[in-house]
Amino acid sequence: MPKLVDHAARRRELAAAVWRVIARDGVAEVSIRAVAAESGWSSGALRHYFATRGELLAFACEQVTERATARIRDLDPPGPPRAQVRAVLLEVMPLDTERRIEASISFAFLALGLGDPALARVQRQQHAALYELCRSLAAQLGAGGEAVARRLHALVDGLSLQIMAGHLSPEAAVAELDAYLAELAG
Amino acid sequence: MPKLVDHAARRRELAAAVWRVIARDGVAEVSIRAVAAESGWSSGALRHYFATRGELLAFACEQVTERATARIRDLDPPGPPRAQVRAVLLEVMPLDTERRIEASISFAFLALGLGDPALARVQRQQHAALYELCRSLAAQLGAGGEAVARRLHALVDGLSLQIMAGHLSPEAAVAELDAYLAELAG
DNA sequence: CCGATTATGGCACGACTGTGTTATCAAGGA
DNA sequence: TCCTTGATAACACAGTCGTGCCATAATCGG
Repeated sequence: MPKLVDHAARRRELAAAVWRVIARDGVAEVSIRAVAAESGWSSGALRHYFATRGELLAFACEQVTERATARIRDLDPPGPPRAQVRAVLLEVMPLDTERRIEASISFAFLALGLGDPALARVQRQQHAALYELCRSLAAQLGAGGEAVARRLHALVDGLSLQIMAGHLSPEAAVAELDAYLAELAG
Repeated sequence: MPKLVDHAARRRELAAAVWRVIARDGVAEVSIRAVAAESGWSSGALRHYFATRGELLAFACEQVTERATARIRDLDPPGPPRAQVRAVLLEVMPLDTERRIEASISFAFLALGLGDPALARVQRQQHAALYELCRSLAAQLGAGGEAVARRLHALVDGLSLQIMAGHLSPEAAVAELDAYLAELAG
């Protein structure tokens, strides 16, 4: 038997290189060669794990969702329900550098997905996952059913968008979120 | 004097070609040659009105904001204040094909702006314009000051984002908006 | 009619792209 | 030790990209 490589792990490693390129140079600069250089492998080696550039991009986008959901699953915030909900939502929004990079990747894929049905599918899954989270959080709050979940989802998405657009500071976004949660409680 | 061309009009004409390319093929397909072919001019002619590709993109993005604000300025919806506010907001959200194209262009530029400071500036202006609109609408409603404006802005952005992501139908988004406006009135 | 000036089209350059193909390398079973 | 087989690197290929350059066409004051 020749040298054996953990394909799944290698694919994740290459996806991480894609993220770094996007975070540093923007999504327009993502090419096979750029990712190869960033990862330290050759472009030929890349082709062993991803047949095309589109496949590489789609996997990198899926990984963003997967990592975020795993992070939230492992999260076990203390305190009363409202504080727990707040903690989880803060974990989703682009408030610090790491999550900002994640969000910029998501937005980049949204733009790409507008012209590429395969990427659009991945993008829809990402949004569905966030909605599911909002739904479970709304249930945790006790107050209201799907109406609250939808409102919360739209609010979180809107605030995230405005942070990324440079229109809202992270602090202001958190204040907005707190105001809404306070209304829900009152 | 040689043949004189209205530069501003020609630039607007070329920007419209950029929009068509984005709407049809996605933002990744925007190139000097593609826009030249779409507009019917040669790439050399394009260079007379835009020195670089970035300049062309920035102008095309600015034009989106300009057209939208002009459309809203000329709008004079009938009925009570709440219906007027509703009509204006419906004009902003990507509910039909035309506005969907506008929104996809805006999102594309948001993604591009994440890696290009010049485009980021244009993007911020766009968001500021929408916020100003929300502020004036909130004042028109009489109820509440900047807090309502910020909430409304976040909600409209979030709903628009979810429509574009394919997660929300236009009808559902309108229902969400109506629910919020009803809460404001009650 | 002429020349000054602007608009325009066409082309060449170098760099970059995605995608194949091919050769080399490494590692473990026979 | 050899040989099979997967992993990897290197390269070739045909395109496309942005951009600068130059010749030509069009136009109007003189």
